[in-house]
Amino acid sequence: MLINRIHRSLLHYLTGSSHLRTPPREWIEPYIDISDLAHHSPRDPQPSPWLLRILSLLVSSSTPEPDLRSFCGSFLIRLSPCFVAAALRHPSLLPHPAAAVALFRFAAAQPSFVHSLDSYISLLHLLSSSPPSAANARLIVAELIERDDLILTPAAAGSLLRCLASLGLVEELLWTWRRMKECGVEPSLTSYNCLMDGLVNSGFVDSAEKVLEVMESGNSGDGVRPDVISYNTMIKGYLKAGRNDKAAARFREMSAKGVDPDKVTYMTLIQCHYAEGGFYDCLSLYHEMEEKGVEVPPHAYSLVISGLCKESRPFDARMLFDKMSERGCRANVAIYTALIDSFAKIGDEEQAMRLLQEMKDDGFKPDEVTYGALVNCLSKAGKMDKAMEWFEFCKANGIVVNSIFYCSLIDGFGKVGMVDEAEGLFSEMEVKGFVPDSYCYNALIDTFAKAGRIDDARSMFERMEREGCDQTVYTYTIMIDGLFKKHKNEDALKLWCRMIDKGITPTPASFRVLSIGLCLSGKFNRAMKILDELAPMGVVPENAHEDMIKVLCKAGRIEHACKLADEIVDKGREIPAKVRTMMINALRKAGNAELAIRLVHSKIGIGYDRVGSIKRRVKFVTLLSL
DNA sequence: CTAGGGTTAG
Repeated sequence: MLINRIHRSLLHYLTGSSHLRTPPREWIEPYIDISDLAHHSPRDPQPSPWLLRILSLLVSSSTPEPDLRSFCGSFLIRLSPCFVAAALRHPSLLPHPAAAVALFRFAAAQPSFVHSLDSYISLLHLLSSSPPSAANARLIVAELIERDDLILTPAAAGSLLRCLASLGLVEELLWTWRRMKECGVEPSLTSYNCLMDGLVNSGFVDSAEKVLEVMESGNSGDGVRPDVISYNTMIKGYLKAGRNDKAAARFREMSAKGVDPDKVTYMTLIQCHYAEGGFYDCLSLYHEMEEKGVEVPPHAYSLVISGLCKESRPFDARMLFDKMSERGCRANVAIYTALIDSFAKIGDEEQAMRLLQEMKDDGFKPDEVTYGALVNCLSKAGKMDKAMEWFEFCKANGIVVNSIFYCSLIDGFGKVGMVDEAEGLFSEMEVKGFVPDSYCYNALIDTFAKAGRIDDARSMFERMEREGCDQTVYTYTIMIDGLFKKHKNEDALKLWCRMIDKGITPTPASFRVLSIGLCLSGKFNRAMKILDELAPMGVVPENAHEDMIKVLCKAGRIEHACKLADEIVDKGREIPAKVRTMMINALRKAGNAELAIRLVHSKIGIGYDRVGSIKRRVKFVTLLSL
């Protein structure tokens, strides 16, 4: 509306049909530099900045075409191809790509208007930058491809390759490549790199590899040999495809070929290792950068410090942080938060608090993530008074608390057995309008279950389902554990089956809870059967047998432990010697040294008896009659 | 108007 008023007034002024000699300043000032008006006429064939600015306002308004039509009509001008190309080249004048498309379309609809190559390229540039819009770009390129009268120049071809590569429009990229040849444009090193990037971005890693091989073989034209960017692009591609070994091989190979890895090479690798939890690899790559004198980008510090924090090595992280600061690299809220979280997680409240103060002194405002981390760690440590103090501090000081705070606190109160407080916080959260997510439900259900209030746990579980809140493997694990503790074995087993039926993949932890529950109720055959069913689902609990035997021994059910051990050996699931060691360790740990020693000095598990004429392994159950 | 990498809490 405002735009319409401004432009109507401007049109009147500019076309001389207004009684106003000059437009009121407040109409125009926010949009254009008034001093421009004095020096330009709207009939000027060269697009002046203010004319472009008005045009951009028009095309970004809600009804661009009629506005544009009246604008052009009032000026008695026709948009010329060079004017449109110039307008499209000014991204600051066209902040919305949709507006650029509108102008492009409007111009094309003018009688006898033909877009220049520059217009296509400028528009594609806009569509490939933030936020990229591959679908729109594809339509524009399709029109470009139809235009066989357009001749690609080296600069235009290069620009086109870059847009198409970053948009991942591979077919269009290959068309450009062919068209370049037709127009006699020799691909440069940059062209090759763009081609590789385009292939990599759309998942054609093998094709990118072939391009790189052509470059290496020297069949790619004069002086075109892979450089550090070629290798970086290839490495990015391998990592994207999960082929980390090939990435590592290229990384080693490039140095051998005289191409030194640079900061982007290292960043690409560090980023990938970070995402996969390979924090040790991040650190060694960082050290390599130091040794080789490669410039360390601020983000590399961020990732390596965060990695050390996640590895529970806050002191090492702190040392690197100091080094970073010495080098003049400014920290940020995320790094401070990671450090505070890490110190708080290892229980070093003093260091955490010191960093919080340093952070403020450094000019950073701790945010809800920072305080959220603090509240979580204090809750995990059972320091509920302090956790609540910080929580109240946030509420009083304009820090937006969220369901994560509530979840941490509910979990903390639950762990120290303060069920009423946990329940109270859950209701407070709801009253304040937060919709509890699965984390919050899990925390409260766990609280109830641990306190033996299984019916309350169950009703929350059902409410969760009713309200469509995502029930995860954690939810089921908590419930199954709680049900076994109340000896509701059948219900627990039913819940396990329901979880499987819902397509929720069990975790080793969830099977641990189930198997322990089943074993303690004497149903280890059932546990073994379920264990067998896990493998096809891709779940392999590492120490399942050991866990089961351990828990049976601990509960003093030696007979059952022996039966289970025999079962495992009879079915050939473990090497007998290993099961023997498991039994010995389990008995020892359960404080039953006497039986453990007896087992050590016997032939049980590894020796054989002759019963009748059949040779039979000495059963673990014979341990009980020794 | 031609290339490559980017974070913190349950």
